[in-house]
Amino acid sequence: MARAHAAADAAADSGKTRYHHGDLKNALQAAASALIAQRGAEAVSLREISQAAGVSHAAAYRHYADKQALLADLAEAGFRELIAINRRTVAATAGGPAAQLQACGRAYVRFGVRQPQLLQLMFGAAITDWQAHPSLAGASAALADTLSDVVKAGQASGALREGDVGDLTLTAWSLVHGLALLMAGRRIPQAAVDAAFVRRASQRCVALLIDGLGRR
Amino acid sequence: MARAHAAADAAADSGKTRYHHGDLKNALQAAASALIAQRGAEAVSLREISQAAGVSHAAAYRHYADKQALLADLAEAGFRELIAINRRTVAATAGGPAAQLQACGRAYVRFGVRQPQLLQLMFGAAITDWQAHPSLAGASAALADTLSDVVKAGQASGALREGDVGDLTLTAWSLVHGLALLMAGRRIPQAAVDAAFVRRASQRCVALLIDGLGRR
DNA sequence: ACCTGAACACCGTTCAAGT
DNA sequence: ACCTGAACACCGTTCAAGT
Repeated sequence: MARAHAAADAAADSGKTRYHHGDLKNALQAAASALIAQRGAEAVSLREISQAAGVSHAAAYRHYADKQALLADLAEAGFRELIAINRRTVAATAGGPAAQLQACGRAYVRFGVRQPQLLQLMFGAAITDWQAHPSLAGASAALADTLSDVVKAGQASGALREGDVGDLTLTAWSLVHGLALLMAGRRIPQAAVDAAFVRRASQRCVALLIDGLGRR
Repeated sequence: MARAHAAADAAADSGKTRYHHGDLKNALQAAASALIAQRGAEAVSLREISQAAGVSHAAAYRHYADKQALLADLAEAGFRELIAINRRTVAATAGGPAAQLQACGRAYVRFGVRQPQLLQLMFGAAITDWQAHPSLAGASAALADTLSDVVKAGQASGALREGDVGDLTLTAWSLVHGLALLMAGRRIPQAAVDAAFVRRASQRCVALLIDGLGRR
């Protein structure tokens, strides 16, 4: 943000388009992010991202090894955003760990529904070789850790049952992840996926997870 | 199958490559299915699918309107396969509806882990316009119905709690769907995703869903 | 009726050359 | 140090022409 602002100032100072962009990496990220949000990562070409950023089609290669590297950068930012949302949600939610788990689940689903193409980029098959992007893998693992922390806090408080943290975390993560993807991808037959439905469905699903589907 | 066999016989009868393939549509499906299983739908071109099927790069357009139509056909076959697996699993599982739910969940995850690229094709963003492929949307809805039937049977038997069938189904579907995608995409940090882990994790996650994450 | 080959407008990537 | 323009090998799609 700060760098982008500085670059804009510099452009205003010079009063004309410069041969050197000055902050092309951020401009590419912004252009790619906007285009992908509209049409999805598969449907956007590096050439039109470059064009949207105001440079030639080859300029991106000064900042990214290839298209995959740009996509990995955006996906990583998505993971970091989702982690930050989770942390903020935990901090902002009163009512104890059970309420926090509820709120985090809902925030996860909301993130996915608001940015479905980003969610697909993060968890889909567009990035073919995760081993080539270790910091992306790191961000993904950090998200798993954040979720695990919420579950641990729930167990420590007595709101959640005892048992292997990994198992509980995987179960909770799978539920909200599946729900987010089904909603983001419009795979749920019955309903219009508006804000009210997202709130209601994520609330009910997480409540069912905590209480259990089995007979009482 | 019958048509493919007949075509093979015809080829054997003639003893040479014919100008008219005879069963090109099935050959394209088979070639595409194999290539996509290896490298994913995004990474496979229509030209190499045609080449693998032994025809020119334009021949596919006699049988499919475009690449999207071929992908939609394969995704639809995937949905029908998953529906059939579900039905067979229900029929083959003794021990009542709770055991059936367990078995179906595990079968869903197994399907995803065995054919991760197909699962991505079915639920990812590769097919951009579902409205253009109504029979694909129909197959997807039929899968949801099949899952709903299992939940209904569970409620009728008393194994599952009362409540809105849609809510229970969405919860159970989200869990197994999220688990399948996290495993198929290798997004679970800790573990090697082998057959034993799939069995163990899907068993434990579904058990936790039925019993509930909350304190007993 | 079904398939081929040339053609078109694209795409990712490379690289010498410009500023 | 950073960006451009031409070039290369590809790709999806179309269409006249072949069988």
